[in-house]
Amino acid sequence: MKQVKPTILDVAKRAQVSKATVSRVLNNNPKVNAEIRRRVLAAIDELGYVPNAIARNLANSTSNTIGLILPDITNPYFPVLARGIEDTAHQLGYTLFICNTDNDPKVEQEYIRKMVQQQVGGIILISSILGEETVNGLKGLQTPFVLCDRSIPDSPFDSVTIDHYRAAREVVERLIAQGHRRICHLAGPSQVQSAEMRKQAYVDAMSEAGLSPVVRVGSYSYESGLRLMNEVLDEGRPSAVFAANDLIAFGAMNAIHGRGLRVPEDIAVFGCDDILFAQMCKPALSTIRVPAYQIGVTAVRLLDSRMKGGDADAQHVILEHKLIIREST
Amino acid sequence: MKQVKPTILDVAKRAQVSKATVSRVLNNNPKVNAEIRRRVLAAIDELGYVPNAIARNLANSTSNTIGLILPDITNPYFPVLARGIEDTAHQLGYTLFICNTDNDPKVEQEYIRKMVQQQVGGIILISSILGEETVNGLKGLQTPFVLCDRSIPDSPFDSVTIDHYRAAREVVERLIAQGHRRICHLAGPSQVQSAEMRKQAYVDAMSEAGLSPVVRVGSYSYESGLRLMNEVLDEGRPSAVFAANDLIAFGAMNAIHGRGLRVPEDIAVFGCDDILFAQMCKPALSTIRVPAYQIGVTAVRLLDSRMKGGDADAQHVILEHKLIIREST
DNA sequence: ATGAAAGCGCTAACAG
DNA sequence: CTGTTAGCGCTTTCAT
Repeated sequence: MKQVKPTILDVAKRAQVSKATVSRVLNNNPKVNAEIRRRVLAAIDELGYVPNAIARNLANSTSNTIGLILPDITNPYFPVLARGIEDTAHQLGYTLFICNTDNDPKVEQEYIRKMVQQQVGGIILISSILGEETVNGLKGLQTPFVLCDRSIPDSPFDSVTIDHYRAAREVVERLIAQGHRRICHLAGPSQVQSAEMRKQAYVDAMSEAGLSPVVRVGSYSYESGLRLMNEVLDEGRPSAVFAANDLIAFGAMNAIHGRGLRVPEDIAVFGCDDILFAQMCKPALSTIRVPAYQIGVTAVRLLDSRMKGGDADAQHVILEHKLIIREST
Repeated sequence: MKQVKPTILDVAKRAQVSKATVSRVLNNNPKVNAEIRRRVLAAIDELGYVPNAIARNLANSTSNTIGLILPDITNPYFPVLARGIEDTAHQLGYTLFICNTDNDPKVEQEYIRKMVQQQVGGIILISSILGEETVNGLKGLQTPFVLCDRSIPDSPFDSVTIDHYRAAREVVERLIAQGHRRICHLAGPSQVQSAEMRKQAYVDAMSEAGLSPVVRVGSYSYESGLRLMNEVLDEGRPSAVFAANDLIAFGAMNAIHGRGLRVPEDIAVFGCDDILFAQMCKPALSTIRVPAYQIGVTAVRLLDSRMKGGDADAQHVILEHKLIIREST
């Protein structure tokens, strides 16, 4: 015989007052008699009453939830970002929904819809591969969006990223300045904006230096790095490799080691993201530090002001990255 | 001039029918005239109407959400687990809330409350450090819980874990069988059940073999492993170390390398969890494979049947672990 | 097969 | 200061 959760009415009866009064003490409305308030509080306690947040939201048509849609929480770059989002969201009173898309546009669309149905107050969309038109079409949903790691210039949505292009260029230029000539690039998925920008930066920097670019496209994974690097090594031996993210870089390093070659003596390796393991592995990985946590914090703040009614033009925040030089170069 | 989201009433008007009818087509009620259905669908489409899931839940007092409360998504063990949960939850039609407690009991309690307020249909609680009484007190909330990585024998809640004790024992016994005599243990937080069981297993196995246990307690982190291992090395040189998780193991390996010692020649290192990097690092880490993804899947399934009204006794599922031997031992 | 009306739990005027 | 009442958006009898 499963008993049901007590409602505000149960509390009201027990405290011999009206629902309105209970609602008032719940919302800390100052104009309630101390004695009454005490009675209500007692009743709440005795009944183990917990207010129903969704009924509340329904009643005053607000929402205290935020949706986070990201590619894959299993990719070590995202947990830190997600943590920045979660911490800030809770701090501002929101509860966070989360879902993984595996960079599948179909799934993304489905989850966006699901979040909207859940009446989230706003959505943080990471590394979407949805086309610009599609994303801009989201405007019709009447739900604020914030894009992370991606920006769409004339879009109605706020965004937070680093300057992927410049960061990547700095890496390649540094490698070139250090004397490297045969530098190859192991790129991420071409539908992902950050991957595409890194690749473009690499190509541009190489071309401008009169060097010929060698790029292999794969996914943002360890396996991809392993496979791509082996392919590269089958055809020659670069003196340096710039991987589109740290996972790829680890794969590359292991492929290199697998051939009996050393990092950085034989081949230098540069990654991107600065995930936890970049500093733990041997040799420690040189990489681009992306302020993932801060991106998360910023995204929520943007969303929050948008939800509070900010009707200003879309903001495109660009956070600072930093080259971290360790043992692999 | 911000327009508001269309409601079921807007759709009804536009399709010249009643709310009830719209509701019916929304719920695929078969007895609606094909022509009418088409009109309604058209109206929905034209208005870009998205049904309000929480109003719906309120109306039939159900919930399509699940809450996940875990220590820290930033710890590489959890994303895989979370992914198992997320995938399964969505598959079963639930949307997932998530929050991090950093193993702080206060925060845990607060988040549990928050989830209950959000009317989640159930909660998956990971590695809680709440006392047994406290956890059992949760029963009063009328919300089903599933515990992961922890079980409370006579608790009213379901649980999914591996046999932490036995797994750890197997490791220690193996090390002993290999001839190691001076084996130390770098433990996790003593309030965390899994950490405590691993420690106990280590102590028992050592004692039974007539060896004296040496344990250092810290947190489940890389830094902790680094620090603890250095302390150990300051006082002598074990021939093997059993770390309570892989992160600690990495810290230990780096501390060992820092002293110019080699793994496994000078000191063997054994971890636990088998996170992604265990196989990527040099030397690759020997560890206990914990079926994290599967734990997540199972947890959601248990919760689902509990939410569907299962009134059976609490189930305590124990999944299989496996020793993975790589280069570090 | 469709509509009218009540109600889910809560808040917010509006009275008193 | 407190109670009454009318919704919020949707589902679900109960009629028709």
